[in-house]
Amino acid sequence: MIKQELIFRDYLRAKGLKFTPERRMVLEEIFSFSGHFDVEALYDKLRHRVGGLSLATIYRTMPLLIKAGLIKEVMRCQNRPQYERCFGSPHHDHLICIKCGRVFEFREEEIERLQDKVCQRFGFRPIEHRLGIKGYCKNCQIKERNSRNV
Amino acid sequence: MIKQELIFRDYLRAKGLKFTPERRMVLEEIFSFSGHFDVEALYDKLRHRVGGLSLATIYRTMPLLIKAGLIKEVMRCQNRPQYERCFGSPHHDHLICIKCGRVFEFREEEIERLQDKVCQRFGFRPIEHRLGIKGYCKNCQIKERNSRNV
DNA sequence: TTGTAACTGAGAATCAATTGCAAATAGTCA
DNA sequence: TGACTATTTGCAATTGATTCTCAGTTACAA
Repeated sequence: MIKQELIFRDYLRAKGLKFTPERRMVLEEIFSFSGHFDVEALYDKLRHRVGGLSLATIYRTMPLLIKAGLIKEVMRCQNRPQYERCFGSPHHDHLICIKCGRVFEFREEEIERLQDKVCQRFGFRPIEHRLGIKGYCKNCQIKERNSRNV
Repeated sequence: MIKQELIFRDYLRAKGLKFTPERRMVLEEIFSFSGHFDVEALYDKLRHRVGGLSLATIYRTMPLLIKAGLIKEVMRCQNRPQYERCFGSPHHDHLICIKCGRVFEFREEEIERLQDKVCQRFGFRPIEHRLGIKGYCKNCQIKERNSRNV
């Protein structure tokens, strides 16, 4: 069995919950590609499958996957939460282009370390953190010059 | 005239917009205290004033204040955006306690510097960034031990 | 002072997300 | 294996935040 499925099943069993075909579909879809996604994108992909599933079910499945440690919310674009798998890929932060919407991932060990230092200073026990930098990507910087009227 | 009002008036004039009593009320309220706030809190404080104002007006005023550089959205709590003044106080990041909701501010120059370095690496021109660390504050760490069933 | 484009409040509309409910079902236990 | 039961599901209704519409009001430039 695929590892993420095992993790999910274990999580559900431990909570007295069930591993249903719908939950499997959501899990499979998420792990069939890498990168970010939101609820709407998932629904678009899954609704037309044989025995598609409802939006409510996806909404109900997301927190389970998060608690199982398989996905996490990483940021918001146009006011919708974006998720990504956290199983298998190390933590990283994001550069988000305001213009084209592209997302670049990076990991800077030194920043991670400094964050821990800050937490220590406050006696704070960190659970998760999120760093997002918004701005203009390389490709968009030229076009952007003409429309700086915000 | 108070500085923030001057800034707001200048911004509005430059855009061909008007400085109304309602906008002044919102601005004054925001600058009457420090710390974070959300739309609902503002509305609660302003609705009962003489000639109180509507929720719609507050919603319409927020983006103007943001574009004028007077406030910024800093994070979300229970799915509501939280704002803070950015005029007068330097940029900082946040530690957010999952348990009690308290917010601690910090500024770590080295993290700021490293972010710029990352941006350079990507040829990315940063406009704003947001770093939030969620976890348990000093005071909550003891209570939290008994309820780690998430 | 006047003209006009911008503004306001109120309520309707929208949009994502949540919930109630009745029917279906996974998974346990006999 | 089969029955039982708490959990799930889809659907539709609901919620809660935010935005929009519109008719009356107003700031402010000329």
